[in-house]
Amino acid sequence: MLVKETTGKAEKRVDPRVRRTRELIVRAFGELVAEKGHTGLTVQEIAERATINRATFYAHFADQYELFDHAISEAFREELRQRLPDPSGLTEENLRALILAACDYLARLNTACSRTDRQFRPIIESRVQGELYELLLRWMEATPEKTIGRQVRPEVTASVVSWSIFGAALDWSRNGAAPSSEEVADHALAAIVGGLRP
Amino acid sequence: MLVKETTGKAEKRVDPRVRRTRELIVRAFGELVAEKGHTGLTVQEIAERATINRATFYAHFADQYELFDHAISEAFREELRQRLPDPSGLTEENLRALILAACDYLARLNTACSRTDRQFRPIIESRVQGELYELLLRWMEATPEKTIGRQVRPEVTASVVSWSIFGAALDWSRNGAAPSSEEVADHALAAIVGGLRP
DNA sequence: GGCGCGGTGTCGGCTAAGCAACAGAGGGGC
DNA sequence: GCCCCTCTGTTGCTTAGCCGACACCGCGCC
Repeated sequence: MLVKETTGKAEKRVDPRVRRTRELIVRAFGELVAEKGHTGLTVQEIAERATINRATFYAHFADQYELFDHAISEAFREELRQRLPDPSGLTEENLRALILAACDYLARLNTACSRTDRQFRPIIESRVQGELYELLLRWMEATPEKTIGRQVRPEVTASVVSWSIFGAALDWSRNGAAPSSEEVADHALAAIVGGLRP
Repeated sequence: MLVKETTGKAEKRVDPRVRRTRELIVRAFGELVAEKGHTGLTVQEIAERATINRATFYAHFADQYELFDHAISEAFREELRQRLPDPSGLTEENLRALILAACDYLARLNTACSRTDRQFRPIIESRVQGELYELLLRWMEATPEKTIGRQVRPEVTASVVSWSIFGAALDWSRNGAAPSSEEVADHALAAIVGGLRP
């Protein structure tokens, strides 16, 4: 089958078998994690539940951890898809929704993730930040006139903003959600948009 | 791919892709029928919902009606699987459960099947009788000492009994379920087991 | 009548999934 | 130590599924 590395930009025509197989794997992974957690989960189990061959698994993912990354990204993207009103555009409403989504997602991790799976938290969190980065970068490319300034590279802007949102949401979720997430979102939004101007 | 006609007896080793594809087709068919009925349903729709290619459909079923037959048989078999205590054996308990299952299944058809789909009722009903026949024949082969007599061919016995059960259940379901299905089952069972001896 | 349109059923060539077998890496048990 | 066991990745070779195209048919339209 040969690993397909067309990570360039096209990826429009995907073989339906490939799409179906990947969905089966991701779904099976989600079910198994919900049932018994990540610890001790084997590739054999995943392949069996997904009704695919174990060798086929390795044609799609290098190992279990790559699948893990992919599943987390997919789940967070789905969360965003349901919450963002306008799918693309660097507006304050979208930024606010982004912060709220990150807060809720990370807060849910605190309650849903069992103690034994805590080791996976860093992986999940880094994926959330990565998705925020990718999304912000796409937004900025779609609306170039709204970037902070011509002298700042969009990649750097996306990095700063994504880490800001991610960090604020993570701190909030760790501190027991002390102020409301709406309040955090408002303040963080003000800081991000307004910058450090006195 | 070549049509696989191993209807003989083996069919133990089935390619997992084949099993999965058939299940996808049957499930898609069930969903679409539940949503919009049989009328006007196209093979294209079924293939699309099942996430398989249209040509693949024809590798598994000659046409839509063969799928229809298969789906009905499968549904009725599933019904039986949930109701029969001992999976095999020609006992009075099993026969009674068989009658009750047929009654319930046909009664549910009366309410679930919409008016526009009434043309398909005969197909469904004949499939129910066919499944009863197959099951009875298997039971008799499993317990040969319990057949009615050596002079009667098991095929004929299975035919008579299956039509008896089917007919009784159909009449009962058509007559508005006048006596309870349990009562019908008891009487039919007595007639079938006891025969016409005065 | 002719014409387009959409669904059907079929076919050859390409591609992804299945399988069996392999070496290798842990991980107990004793 | 050594053995046994399970899981991991990997590799040819086989097989089922996807695609595009085709002829055919029924049906409405004009």
